Amino acid sequence: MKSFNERCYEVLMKVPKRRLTTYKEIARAIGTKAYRAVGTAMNKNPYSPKVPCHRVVNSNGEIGGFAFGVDKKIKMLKAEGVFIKNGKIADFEKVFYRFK
DNA sequence: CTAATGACATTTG
DNA sequence: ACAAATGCCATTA
Repeated sequence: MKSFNERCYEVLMKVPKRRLTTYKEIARAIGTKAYRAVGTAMNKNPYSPKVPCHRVVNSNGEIGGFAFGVDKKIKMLKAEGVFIKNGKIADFEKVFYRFK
């Protein structure tokens, strides 16, 4: 049986570039309501490039947090073509990736 | 085992 | 609309 964290990484890996997801959505994809714990898992994410932890934001469209600094996170997202407005995602609904 | 902690979310004032 | 309080669940000490 895989650990909670690995499950998070597994689903998060499915998120394509230029797309974003939320902590809650990831939890939902796994089949739990522990979105809080998802954040904890991301913080310790051992698979840095493989798992795009920077593509995870808050449900309200705000950036959220990042282990290496929020500014860094924003930078990376912008580099992928995601526009950010006032520390929030522009057209969040459009780029939001919902798991199936 | 108990307590403390956090990259969250929702409700309330 | 904004800030504070509450609830939440896995992880870690």
